[in-house]
Amino acid sequence: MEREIRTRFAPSPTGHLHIGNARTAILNWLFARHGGGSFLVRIEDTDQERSTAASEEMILEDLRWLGLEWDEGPGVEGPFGPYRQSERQELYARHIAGLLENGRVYPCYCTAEELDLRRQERLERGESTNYDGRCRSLTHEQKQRHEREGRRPVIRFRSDETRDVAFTDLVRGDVLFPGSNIGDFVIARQNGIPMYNFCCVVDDHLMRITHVLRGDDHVSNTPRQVLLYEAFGWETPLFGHSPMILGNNRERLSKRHGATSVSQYREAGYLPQALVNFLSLLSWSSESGDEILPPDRLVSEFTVDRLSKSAAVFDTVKLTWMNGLYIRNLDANTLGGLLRPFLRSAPAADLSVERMETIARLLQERLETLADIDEKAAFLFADRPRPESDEAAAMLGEPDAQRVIRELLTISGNADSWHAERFPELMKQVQAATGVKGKMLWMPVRIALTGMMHGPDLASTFGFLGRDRCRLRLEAALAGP
RNA sequence: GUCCCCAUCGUCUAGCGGUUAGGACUCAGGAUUUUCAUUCCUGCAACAGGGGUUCGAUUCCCCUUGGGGAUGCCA
Repeated sequence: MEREIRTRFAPSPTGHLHIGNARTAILNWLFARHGGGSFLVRIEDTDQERSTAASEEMILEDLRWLGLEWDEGPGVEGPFGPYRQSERQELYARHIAGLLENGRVYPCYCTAEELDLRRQERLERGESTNYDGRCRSLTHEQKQRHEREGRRPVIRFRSDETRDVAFTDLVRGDVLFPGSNIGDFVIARQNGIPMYNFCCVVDDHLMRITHVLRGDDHVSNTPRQVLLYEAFGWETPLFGHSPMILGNNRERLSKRHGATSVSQYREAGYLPQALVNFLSLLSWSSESGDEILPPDRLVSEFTVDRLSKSAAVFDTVKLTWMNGLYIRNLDANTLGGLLRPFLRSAPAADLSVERMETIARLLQERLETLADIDEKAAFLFADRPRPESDEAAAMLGEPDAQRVIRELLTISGNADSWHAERFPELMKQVQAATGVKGKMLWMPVRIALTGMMHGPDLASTFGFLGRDRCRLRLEAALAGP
């Protein structure tokens, strides 16, 4: 019988939401939405040293920003909560007790130092680095002695070296791990708090997770988890391991490769839809062959069987291109609103909804990120844009250029309208009066008005600047440098 | 060391025994445009190597090489 699909994203709150983890979240979200199931978020904060509430909030905020709303999780209580592992300790304790009782796990009193030493020796002898099993069959008396010495045990899983573990992976097919390689892994620390592999199994089962989609780096954890499911007598969920995201040197994406957290991209002016679209295309492709896929298309077209098995390099150049495309596809009003917080250099008067919309329309097709706006729009607000180069200054100094500007100043002096639509007509009159045309007609005006030889549509710029600013700039250009 | 996995243009990818190996980004050239940008067109560029299997391998199998991951009282 088909169960309702339930997936989860289980971040550990030890920093920002990493790009790689965001992709995992997207995969789980897409899979659940595609199948009409539920997407949950579970906070894996069993590492007390590193977990912080602040980073939990940052991660949740980034997920919300990406548009990955969850059906159960922090802030959205459901029937299988709590959704924070630190709040589920009694649950874990109960399950460990059960395993302790039937001997599937045992206390191990070896200290980290002893373990380290012995592992080193075994490595040098060319032996397996697994736990050597010293505490496997301690007598009651031996345990007592250790306790009296003040040792606190960790809890280890008793695994069978002779039993290989197999599971079927949704993306890589049948995977087999030799039992000799699994070893007696730790399921609970000295302080009693259970570890990832254990909590993950208990929670996924109790939360009725049907599909576990996660990064490649978890494949070798999977056999341990499968063993745990077996020990509990539980059915395993289906596992699917997506390939890693690599940096340009083909190593696992890390800080060394520049921006690696979702928040950094948000701050750099990337659109969530573009980021989600781009990340979805890493190790996955739509059967349609299309690449520009807004969230709704991603949801309807996503299937795990189109996930590839090989890792993908995170290419910010293509991401940036895609972001520019999404920016160009925005309507000017929306874009204006998104742009406002990035526009540091503009006077307050130009930040109104109407003005922002105009600015957006003016510069929309030359923005790759929202953050580009500050630099691209700067010329609009400068008191008197200086010519950007000697070449521009020289051109402005040409006799014809001066005539053009003087004529425009004269003609526009009586102009009643300073709207962009009036501009072409004004320029036609200037051309008629001066006999100058082509580049020598337009370029001086462009340089006078913007200081630049390249820029957005002149008529619109003229309209945006308005009477006072235009006249000021034209007069300045006449006066010379 | 041991175990697992991966391998098509520089990058992201399509391909699921027979294709002129397709698309996207980047780059180069061109068209449009008063400039630039946008948009459109064209071009450069790939099956890691070696063995098999097969009438036929990019595709299936093995080995080599290269790369990634795991090997934690992190997740």
